[in-house]
Amino acid sequence: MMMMVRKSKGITDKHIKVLEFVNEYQNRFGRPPSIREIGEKVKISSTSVVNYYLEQLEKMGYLERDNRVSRGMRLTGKVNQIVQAGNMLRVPILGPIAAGEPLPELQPGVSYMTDSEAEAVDIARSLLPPKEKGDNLYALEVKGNSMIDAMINDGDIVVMKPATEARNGEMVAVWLPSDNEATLKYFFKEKDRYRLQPANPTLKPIYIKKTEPLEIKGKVVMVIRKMDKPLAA
DNA sequence: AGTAACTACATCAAGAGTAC
DNA sequence: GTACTCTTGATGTAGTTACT
Repeated sequence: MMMMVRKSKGITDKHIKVLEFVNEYQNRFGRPPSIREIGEKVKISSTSVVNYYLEQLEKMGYLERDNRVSRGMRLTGKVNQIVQAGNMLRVPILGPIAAGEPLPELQPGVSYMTDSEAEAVDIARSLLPPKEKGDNLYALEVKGNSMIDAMINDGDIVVMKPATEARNGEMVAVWLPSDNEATLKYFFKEKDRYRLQPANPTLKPIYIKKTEPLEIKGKVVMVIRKMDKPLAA
């Protein structure tokens, strides 16, 4: 059985939905929604309960209200901490990717969603490829400088989409059993071999015969670069 | 048992819009 | 302007559910 969190302090799912809807409506129509519109959207059938939530949100400081004024409500700056989540995708960081260490294993069917701040990155959906729904994305933190050939440095976060195959030109995370190494490369299928092309043009590609083992673990959707250190030479 | 968190339903007043 | 209608917000009451 599922049940709501019943702490009288603090914000619940419903509060967040109300805030998200007010924000969305405001952006779309240039004015706040009515209480009934909120109720309809948030699946609350009673205007009094919507009002009840709005009162709580006002007390918590997410909302300002003009009494007795139709649609008299404004979101406060405090809302940004919460409501942006609607346009943001929380991607869990499953672990490190480093040469010589196996990639963290994905568990099929397990939701990757997490509440932990420390182990996830928030990505604006607008930055993702348009068709990407982002359902199964995960992130890996690059350890060491072994990915320099993919123009990725220590501490960068790579956002991955699970995949076992890739099309030419896609950047993939591959596990090379023969070298016992994980690496990020552009993937090309050639006549009887795979070409793993480093992003850095001064480096030579790796060729893998099609008979040799090669495990594609995922496609790189996005790289988040940390700028807190100078670029390695 | 007591209470918070509802749902459902009802009622009222203020404004806005529309018709005459 | 006056009358009527509709929307909206505010308020109240009764009953339900689930947690403490």
